[in-house]
Amino acid sequence: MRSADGLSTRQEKILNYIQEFFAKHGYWPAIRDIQTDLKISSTSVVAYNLKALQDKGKINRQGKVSRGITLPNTLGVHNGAHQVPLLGTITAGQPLPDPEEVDIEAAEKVDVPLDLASADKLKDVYALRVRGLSMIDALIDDGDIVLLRRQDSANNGDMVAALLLDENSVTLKKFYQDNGRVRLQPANSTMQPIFTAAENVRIQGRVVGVLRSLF
Amino acid sequence: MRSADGLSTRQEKILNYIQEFFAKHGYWPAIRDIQTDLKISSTSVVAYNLKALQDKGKINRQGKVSRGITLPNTLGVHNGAHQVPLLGTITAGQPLPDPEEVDIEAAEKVDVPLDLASADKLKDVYALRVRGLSMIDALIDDGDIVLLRRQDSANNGDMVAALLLDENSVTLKKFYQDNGRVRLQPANSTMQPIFTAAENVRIQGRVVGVLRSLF
DNA sequence: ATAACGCTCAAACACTTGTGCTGTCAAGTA
DNA sequence: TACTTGACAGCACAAGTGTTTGAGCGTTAT
Repeated sequence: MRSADGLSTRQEKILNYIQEFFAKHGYWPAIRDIQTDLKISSTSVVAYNLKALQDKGKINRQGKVSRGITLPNTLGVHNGAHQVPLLGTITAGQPLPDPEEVDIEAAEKVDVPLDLASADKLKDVYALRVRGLSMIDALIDDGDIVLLRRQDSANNGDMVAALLLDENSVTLKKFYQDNGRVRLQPANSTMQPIFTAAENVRIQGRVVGVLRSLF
Repeated sequence: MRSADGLSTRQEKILNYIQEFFAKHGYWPAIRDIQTDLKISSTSVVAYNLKALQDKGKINRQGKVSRGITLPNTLGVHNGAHQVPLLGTITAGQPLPDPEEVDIEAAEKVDVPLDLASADKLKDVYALRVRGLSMIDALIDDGDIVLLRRQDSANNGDMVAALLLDENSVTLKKFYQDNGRVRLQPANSTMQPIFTAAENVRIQGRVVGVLRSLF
């Protein structure tokens, strides 16, 4: 099985393991660490997949050097942070930028603490900076950074980025669906919900985190 | 020769070298790296001084593990995350816990991304988990983690944790002072401010960040 | 069918690297 | 002087680790 990145599941597990190992220990894993914890039968399998990961540019390696595996995007950065791309700004009245159209590699990165979400859950997550006070009823302030996972459906109670077709505007609200009717409930209970038809709503992503710095 | 830290010049060089090595390569140096580049005659000399550094708490070591030397967070220059202690819970009506009374070493830790705040600014910062909706007018939700810097005064416009003596309750608001009168302004502009006498207010800390996870 | 290819095994091999002696030497101390 | 202590040397060993080799096996292409 292959993911969108062209990585096998085993390779993804290895990549993930390397990251978490470093977050936990502060130094990189040895091949045998990977082998043992991932219950791989042979070191050569690890070496084989490591080489594949290297060819795909997912890791850096120093030949012959013990524990010389490093992750490109975390070089000089460590201790529990995972980086997600900061794709732009979210403002009232504008649809979210399409992640497909942005060069993710070149985008600015935002550190996300691992205790906010484990690395595998951050797979399809990106960040947006909030401009304006339009999201204030979702308890999100001007200048906050919101973490969004791209998805086009949602469960009741999820906080989502919803595009209202009739107004052509995006809003962050809690999502509830019932018989073709949709209720978009502000996180702030003193504010009023929006009721509309399901056809009028396009879900653009799910809000998975908020970072606010007042320094 | 000894520095103020009680380190010999050689130990300082080693410490410095470890830091630079990691910044340059992304992984930690082996004893022989230190030996060679610092032109030390024997690996045992390095081991000897490494042990001294460890005893003085300047480095962490993982015995037997290759390249298992790591620097404690306080020394890391460019870590992606900095750890601050999570000292407890903040609830409406209760003063903040006194950081002096809590075992900071034993406390749970929260990762804070460095792009939220640089390491030196996180010096006297601790974290609290918010329970209840009492801080909702500060755009802080139930379950959020707030980062506070301990301080007993504030500038106009700072978001502070303020203890109202007459009500014996803590609230998070923007602080404005004018002629002995204090205005505590909710971050949510639709809510009403509190006006009170300066004598009635004790500042317990300044809010420097908010983390919210919706995973 | 046959070949080619991606992936996996198992084991052996060789280099890398931490550690453990055994001394040396200078400076203090009684 | 004799005894300690801190710091350094040199060397060898053993454990830690990356690499290589040869083979097995299922899937896909010729």
